[in-house]
Amino acid sequence: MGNRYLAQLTHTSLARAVHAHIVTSGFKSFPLIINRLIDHYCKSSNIPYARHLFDKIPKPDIVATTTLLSAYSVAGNIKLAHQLFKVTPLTIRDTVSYNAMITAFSHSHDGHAALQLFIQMKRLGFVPDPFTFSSVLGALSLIADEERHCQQLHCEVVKRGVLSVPSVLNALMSCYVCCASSPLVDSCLLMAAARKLFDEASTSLRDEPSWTTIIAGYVRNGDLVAARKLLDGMTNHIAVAWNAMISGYVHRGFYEEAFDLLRRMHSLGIQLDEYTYTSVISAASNAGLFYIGSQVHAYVLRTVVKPSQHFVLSVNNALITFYTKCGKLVEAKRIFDKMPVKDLVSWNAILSGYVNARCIEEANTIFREMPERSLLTWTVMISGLAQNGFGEEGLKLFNQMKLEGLDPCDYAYAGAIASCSVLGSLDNGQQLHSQIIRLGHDSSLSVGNALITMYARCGLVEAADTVFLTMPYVDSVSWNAMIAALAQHGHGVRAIQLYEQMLKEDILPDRITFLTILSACSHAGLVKEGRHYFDTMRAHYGITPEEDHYSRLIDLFCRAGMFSEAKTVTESMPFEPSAPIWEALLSGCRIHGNMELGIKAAEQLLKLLPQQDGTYISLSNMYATLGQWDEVARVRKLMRERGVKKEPGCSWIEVENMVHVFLVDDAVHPEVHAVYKYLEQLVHEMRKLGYVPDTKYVLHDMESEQKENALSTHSEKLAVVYGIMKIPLGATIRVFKNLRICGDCHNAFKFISKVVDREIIVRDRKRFHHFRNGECSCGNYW
DNA sequence: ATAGGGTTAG
Repeated sequence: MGNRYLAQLTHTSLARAVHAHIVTSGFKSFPLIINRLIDHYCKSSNIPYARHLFDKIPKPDIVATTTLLSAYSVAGNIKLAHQLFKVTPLTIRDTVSYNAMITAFSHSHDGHAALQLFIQMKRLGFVPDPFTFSSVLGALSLIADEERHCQQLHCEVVKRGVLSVPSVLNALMSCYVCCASSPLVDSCLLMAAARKLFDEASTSLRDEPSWTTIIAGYVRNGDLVAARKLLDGMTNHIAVAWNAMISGYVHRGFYEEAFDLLRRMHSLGIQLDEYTYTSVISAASNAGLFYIGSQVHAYVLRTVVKPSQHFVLSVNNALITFYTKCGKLVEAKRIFDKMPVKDLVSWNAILSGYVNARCIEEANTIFREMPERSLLTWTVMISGLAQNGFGEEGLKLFNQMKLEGLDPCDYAYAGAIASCSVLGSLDNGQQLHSQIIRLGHDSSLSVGNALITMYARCGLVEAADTVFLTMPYVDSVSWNAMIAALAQHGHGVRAIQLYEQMLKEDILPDRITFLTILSACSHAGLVKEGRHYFDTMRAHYGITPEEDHYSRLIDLFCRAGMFSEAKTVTESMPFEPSAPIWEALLSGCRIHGNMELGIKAAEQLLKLLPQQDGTYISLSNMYATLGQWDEVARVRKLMRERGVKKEPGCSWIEVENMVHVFLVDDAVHPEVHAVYKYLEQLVHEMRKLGYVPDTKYVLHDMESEQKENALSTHSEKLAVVYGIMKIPLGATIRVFKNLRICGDCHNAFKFISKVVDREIIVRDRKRFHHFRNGECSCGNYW
């Protein structure tokens, strides 16, 4: 019995039999045989048992150590690999075991540790071989961000004469390619260096990885044309290179080119694999091409007979994303549930599917059930909570993430900041901002965009502007966020100016830009401008106005009292008026007292959104104004019968990093008596300046009507008064309300701002009101 | 016993 026989061992049962024989017969175990057994157990993923055997050897040799070390490395257990290496005496280390350890570091993305070890081995007199260079160059690819890093090892490779080893050549090319994507270098220069290596290598040296490396290099650095030229010049068709090209097209949004390459691959008879499929499925997801995606799905099911585990995993992962992006959550979940093996990507894909579909309950369940989580998992969940209005939960999760010892990435910070936007928590937002600066995340695009929105939603438009102006890179999201910030704070003209500047800088507006600019015009009463922008949408930018664009246009006309124009638009729209259209009509009618149209709009809304509380209240108020009390009774009865609950109004204010919440006629807040008392004093002063409480708003409020008096105190008044009492003189009062601000409160705040000579900012569901010196920025237009 | 190329989740 010898090594030759054991080399053919493929079954654990056989290995066990041999092993048992060794043990029972007292057979003196030769290192060769034990090493074979260790190797076997490693390969059959039973590393703990391999380790058990290893520990029994009185004096493990280099081969046994290296075998085990590589097994740890492949399994991703860098800690155990490094431990094993550290306890190995120098006498039983050699170049091979150093190579294995360098590779282990490299595969665990620790380029610096790998490089350190390379330096150490040379200092100790071990001679690097081609394997060493391939490994250490692989590690350098992870960290090289300056040309000289690549050049240093390049020199050493040349001196040692190993540039003629394909794996070394390829790894060196990879180094230049990776370094080229660092923001600190001239990427063309580094790509030229990689290309020179490629061109100067003899044809026989260039193997499939060489071609793929240079093609993928061009793809990664955005030169799709150069990549394509090389691909077209190849005589042998390597699927890997084609896959790199396809994924390049997909990443840059050239979906047609990607599908075209797929068809060519197919007709040339190149074997399509999981990498091809994942890329084209992702193309179908991003381009929203449901038909093509499901065709690919069907084709895979029909043609792939015996898919490997890796194939099943990656293709299904891509399909989960595809189906969620097409809004087919059920199909996505079906695939997810049926998968025999799931990995982190599968879990993250289904999680973000639920989050994007705003199914936050389901997302929470998935998040809890996940067997493991990555930074991405936390980030998806945190920003998902924020996007769905769960600011408090978002911040909580962010803190929990830190408690678990994870370092949040810039996206996670963006999610936390978005949570602050929801809450209007400036204190938390500013603290996060300073952490971000300390950590150097402040150049991140997503962080910048989140900060713009956060400062704007906390009432500090100018701080938002500062962030916008100091961001190193901006995208259309940044412009949209800043335009929206100005619009919400009533700076309609500035919003338009910024939009015009955006056009001057050749940034293409998207559908969101138009939603924003239309709201800006609407808030500021800029009818002519709004109509103009609406017309340019299709004419200049080829963006077909959708329902929400129309509803904003109608809103623009209605607010200005131009009901006949609004009617014309409604009738000429390519679709039937839906809820947002009626809502726009209704709110315009409310401002201008157009009862006839208002009642019609509200009755329509009642049919479309029977659970929306505001409609019943508006409708009953309008009937009440007209004195049609039987109609009032009918609407109320309807509301009761349908079990529609009025969303309770609440307002909050942040004082010294604490959020204080107030309800209508609040009796819960510990200092509420002092608040009422101070409010009384204020009203006394306000009356002297001409303030008359408007009971209309109270009378028509169905909830307070039961109290049969007109003295109900709205939550926003309590919060503002509390702020005046607690916030240092001169500092702005910032109050947030979940619903729209009440008309009497709006009027009262104008007087209060004059009486106490302070700026008061109120954020309601729709926009901001800046009260200063008896005036409001909204111009009574909201 | 050790090395180099392509994919999917924000």
